[in-house]
Amino acid sequence: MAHKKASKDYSFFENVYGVVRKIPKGKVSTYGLIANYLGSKQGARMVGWAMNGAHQIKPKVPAHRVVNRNGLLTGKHHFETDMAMQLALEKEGVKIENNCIVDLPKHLWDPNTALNI
DNA sequence: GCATTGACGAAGG
DNA sequence: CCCTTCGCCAATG
Repeated sequence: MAHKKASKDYSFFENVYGVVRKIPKGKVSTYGLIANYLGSKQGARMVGWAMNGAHQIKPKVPAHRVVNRNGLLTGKHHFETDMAMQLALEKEGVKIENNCIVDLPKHLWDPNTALNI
C-alpha cells in the first residue's frame, strides 16, 4: 500500500492532528516521535505548537496524550486547568507522578511502529 | 519583511 | 554532566 509517511497534501499541523487522534486510550506519545513520523525528526517544536491550536479543532484531538521525550507533562499549562492533563491521563490508566509519566515505555505509542511504517 | 518566540530534541562544547 | 547552539515550521510583533 505504499503509505509510509503522511502526504504533504495537508499542512504539517493537519498531519500532526491526524496522528494524535490515532493515539489509543491509555497510551501516550511524544512530540519527537510524531515529528519523526511526519518526516521532520527535528520538528518536535512544531508538534507542540500544533497542539496549541488543537483545542479549537474537531474532531477532538487528545493533546493530553502527547508529552515530551521524558514523559514530562510540559503542555499541562495550556489546558483549562493545570491538572486537567494529568487527570485525563490518570483516568485512562496512565499513572503520573510529579508531572511525569510513570513507566513511560509501558504506555508509549510510537506511530512509526503502530501505524506500520 | 525581518526578528522573536514556541507544549522539543539532538548535537556540540 | 551542564550549558549553549542549531534545526524544525508557523504565528506574532
